Amino acid sequence: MISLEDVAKLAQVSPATASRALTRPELVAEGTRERVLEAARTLGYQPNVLARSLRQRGSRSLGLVVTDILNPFHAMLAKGVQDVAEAQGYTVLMFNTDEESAKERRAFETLRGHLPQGLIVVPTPATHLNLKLLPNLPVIELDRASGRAGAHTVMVDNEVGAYRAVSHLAALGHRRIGMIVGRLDISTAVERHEGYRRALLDAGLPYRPELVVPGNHREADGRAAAHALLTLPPAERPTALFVGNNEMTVGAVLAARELGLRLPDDLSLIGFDDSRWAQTMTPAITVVAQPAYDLGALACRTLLNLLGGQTVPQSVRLKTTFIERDSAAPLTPQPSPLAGSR
Amino acid sequence: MISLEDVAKLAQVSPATASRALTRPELVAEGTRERVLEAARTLGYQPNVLARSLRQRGSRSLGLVVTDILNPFHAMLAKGVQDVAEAQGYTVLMFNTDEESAKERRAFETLRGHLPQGLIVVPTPATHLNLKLLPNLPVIELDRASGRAGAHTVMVDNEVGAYRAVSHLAALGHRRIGMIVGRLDISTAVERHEGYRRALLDAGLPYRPELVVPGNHREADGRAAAHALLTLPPAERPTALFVGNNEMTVGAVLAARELGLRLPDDLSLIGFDDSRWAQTMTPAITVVAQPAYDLGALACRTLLNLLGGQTVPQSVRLKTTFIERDSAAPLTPQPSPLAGSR
DNA sequence: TTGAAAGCGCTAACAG
DNA sequence: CTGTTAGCGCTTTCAA
Repeated sequence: MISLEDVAKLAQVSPATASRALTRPELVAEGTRERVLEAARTLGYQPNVLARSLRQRGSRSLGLVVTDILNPFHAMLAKGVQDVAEAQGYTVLMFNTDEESAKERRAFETLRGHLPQGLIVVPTPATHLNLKLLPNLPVIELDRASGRAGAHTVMVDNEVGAYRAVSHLAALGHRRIGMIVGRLDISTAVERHEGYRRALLDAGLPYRPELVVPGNHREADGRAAAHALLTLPPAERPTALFVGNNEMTVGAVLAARELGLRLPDDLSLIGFDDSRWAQTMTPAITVVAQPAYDLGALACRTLLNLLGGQTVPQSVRLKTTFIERDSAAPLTPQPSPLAGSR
Repeated sequence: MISLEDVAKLAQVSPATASRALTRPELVAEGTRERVLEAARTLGYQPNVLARSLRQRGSRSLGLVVTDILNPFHAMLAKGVQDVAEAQGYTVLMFNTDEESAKERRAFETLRGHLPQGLIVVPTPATHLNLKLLPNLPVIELDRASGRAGAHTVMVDNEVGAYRAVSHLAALGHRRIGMIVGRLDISTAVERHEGYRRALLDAGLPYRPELVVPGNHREADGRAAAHALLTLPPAERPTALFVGNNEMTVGAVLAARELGLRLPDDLSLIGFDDSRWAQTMTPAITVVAQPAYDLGALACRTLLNLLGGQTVPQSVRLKTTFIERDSAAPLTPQPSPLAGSR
């Protein structure tokens, strides 16, 4: 390991000067600076981040804690964060909580030891509590809000997106529209549920609690929830389903298939969050798409601005996009002229 | 930040003893140890990893460098690595190279400053070169081999998997079987191509270079390659396609759709690497599946064993699994008894 | 079994 | 503009 001292020696300056030449070149005379840079280059010097961070009481790194790295939505969030962080010379320490508060706690503990400058977190229900482990650390909550007072958040307009989707189903004539919602102790689920509710109201449809089933965001949860809803007695069974996230949408589609229901003829379905899967399956799924990469990138930019002492908006909402594809259709198939004339 | 000194003070011992009590408890008298642990607990002490690593000239962290975190296969590799590392108390510093050697170089440079104990890397063609930045660092090559002499590798049996897939197509009666292969400067592509070649040979089919098109592992590459192959004159057009990775398989399927070719009637297709997408699309894609999670987990275990001074196998190959679904069918559809009797 | 002291590599005060 | 000095928090001799 080549140290700064080695560089200093070769350049015939003190370590302090070498340090300055490398990190704050304007404080050093031109000639000296060049000697140092030259020496660093020939030796292949790479600063020891650990020593620097120890001295400066903080490393040029950021924590990123997501709840499910296998979920393409989260992978995309992470990419957005990483790209921005890297461009600014920050290292990202990424952790995965699997939606478990205990894992989040451990992630925070580990992170603490690394003295990160800031944290971007997709909260779990215990984030509020766990963040006590990291006092005074600038935090951006991504995708969801933990409910901490004064928290900075970067999210999408969940309520509007959900409203749009459910209104669409209502406009297609569906009167029994079910919802597979996430955990109601998570803000996105609450907001999407709120949009669902408002859309029903505006369409003059009753809100029926028995048509709303919560799940824990995974495929298996969506499958179970859909199964429960779709095996209700015919008179009560929903003719359309709005599903609260991408993983559960997969599960819901599989459940429908298992029950022999064809989309969109026997069941209309709209999912929240787009995916390649939704685009390419047959029929392609109508979705409320989220700008995942932008969310991640924006969260990171916001954090870096915050670190830079700039004032940043408390809360940002990015827009969702409604993408109409083939999984939602009118309740009663258009009767052909002949059939209609009987 | 609570330091070890704070703990020591509270426990009325020297920092040295406090350190020992926490990291090598057997060196400390029972009573003292308990006082220290108690003090650490009440203060919520968390060791400063930076200081510790600086002192010990190495941090309890591992580098993980993958080439495309958005690819679910890589996400799964990463999860396998992370889970094992975390269980052993290691922090994973993850980087993404987007298949770009320059990004890999930067990742290595950044990593170096963090003094990781070891590295797990999915190599790019320049890994051989870039690894000079990290001399003496234990390295496991994951999924692909860089070709470095003496490198430790954890991979799948690409050649066998490819052979199996292509033999299957040949057995179905296909005689013009195309391959969309990866970059031939990457070991997986070479090996899968080798399997393709051997399967043709064993089936008594000629190897036709014009039916083999390379791509850079992304969806767009697969699409372009498939388009090129499928627009050949009818007599030359392949009736079956073997695609070298999951992303390119998506592209190939989309290209076929654009050209109005139906799977498997107009074109048989087998992909390498399974995905949810391949499972749920219509028709479901026949694939050579890889144990991605196990690959990652095994790579990490191997690295940790290596760090622990154990002797580990130079090279490990995990088995692929051939999963027959609906995208590959006999060349000529089974004639019905009637049609066959003319 | 415990403590004193040194030092990992770096940077920030403070002189000069 | 540059060098000297000190110290970030921890672990590890060495000595008691």
